[in-house]
Amino acid sequence: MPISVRTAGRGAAPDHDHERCVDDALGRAATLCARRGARLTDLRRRVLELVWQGHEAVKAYDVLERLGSAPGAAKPPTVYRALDFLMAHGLVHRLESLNAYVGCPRPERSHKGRFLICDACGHVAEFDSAALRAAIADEAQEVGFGVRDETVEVRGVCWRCQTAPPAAT
Amino acid sequence: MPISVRTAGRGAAPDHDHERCVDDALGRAATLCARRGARLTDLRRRVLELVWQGHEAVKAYDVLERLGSAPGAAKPPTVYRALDFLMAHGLVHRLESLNAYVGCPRPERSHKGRFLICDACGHVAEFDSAALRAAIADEAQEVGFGVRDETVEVRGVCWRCQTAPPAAT
DNA sequence: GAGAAGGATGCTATAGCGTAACAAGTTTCG
DNA sequence: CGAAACTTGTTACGCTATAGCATCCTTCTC
Repeated sequence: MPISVRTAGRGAAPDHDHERCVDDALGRAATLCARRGARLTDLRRRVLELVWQGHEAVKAYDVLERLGSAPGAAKPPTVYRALDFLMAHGLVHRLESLNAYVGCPRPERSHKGRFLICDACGHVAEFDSAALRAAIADEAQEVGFGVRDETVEVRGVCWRCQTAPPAAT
Repeated sequence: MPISVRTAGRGAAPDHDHERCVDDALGRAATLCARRGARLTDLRRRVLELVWQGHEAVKAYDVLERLGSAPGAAKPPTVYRALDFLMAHGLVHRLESLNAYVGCPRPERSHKGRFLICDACGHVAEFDSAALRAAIADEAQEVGFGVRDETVEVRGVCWRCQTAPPAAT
């Protein structure tokens, strides 16, 4: 069953205009790449759009599949290279605990991703918390650790799924 | 070149008595399993010891290799099952960002692992921070998210490597 | 101690995730 | 144009992890 390229996904609010959400993301990406002199090629744009298919984590091989299965279709390195580019520019984040990728809603400010991941509906929410940043910085400073990268992934159940579990598939 | 089963690893303090460190860990594991009625079999004990070979992350396939390469040696499922058991009892943690495993120094209290991982020497330090716990709890509460599991992995350079980079291999 | 039940391990095969290395095409810029 | 840099194509492979079934071992019950 072919899926629309742009659906908000199971975990989205019912009134969420995902079409617009994706357009915004692609627009921001274009602006940002232009400003940096980076080339948002057709392929990279398509991969970004596929990752933005919903507010859920997307696997590299899912992207690969959605790029087309015709002979001469994309191969794994193609996808991984595009994802690497997008990550380098902060347009997508990698979720280590899922081996998957998710679009970043605020790529302008470079930042580490911190995520709330719903096990029930798959919805991924990025958050930022000054307290959390401070806690990690404090801990690092205390032991003289020079921070280069952080992974903060919190899995659980989002409020929507706690009250109304998603319909069975 | 055969490696001693018990070395502290590159990132350890020079005066660290790792022999004793491992003995302690194995002892605690035995006690804890006995109390819970869990069977710390020979295989599981050996895997735990191998993971404790140093204060560094160990890959599942490294454990596999170290278990022996003779014909009839262990196969992947054997190792993964042992690791699953050890994780279920909090004796080892999985590092998502490295696809690797590390011994837990305080398995008695069930807890989420939070780690400082040195990119230079590989040393992994588990830490606990009330502020960090609170920051995550606050964020979750604010959006009605029910936390089930957390991954906090901070990569960077430990103080030892900042002042004296490890000798080249 | 016999027999049953549950747990642990052995084993084959395979799925899933990711990259090395080299070839070919494209864009940019002097 | 021609060189340099970047992007994509392609093959092959390595690493990570699990499904599913067979066998063995421990424990418990009678």
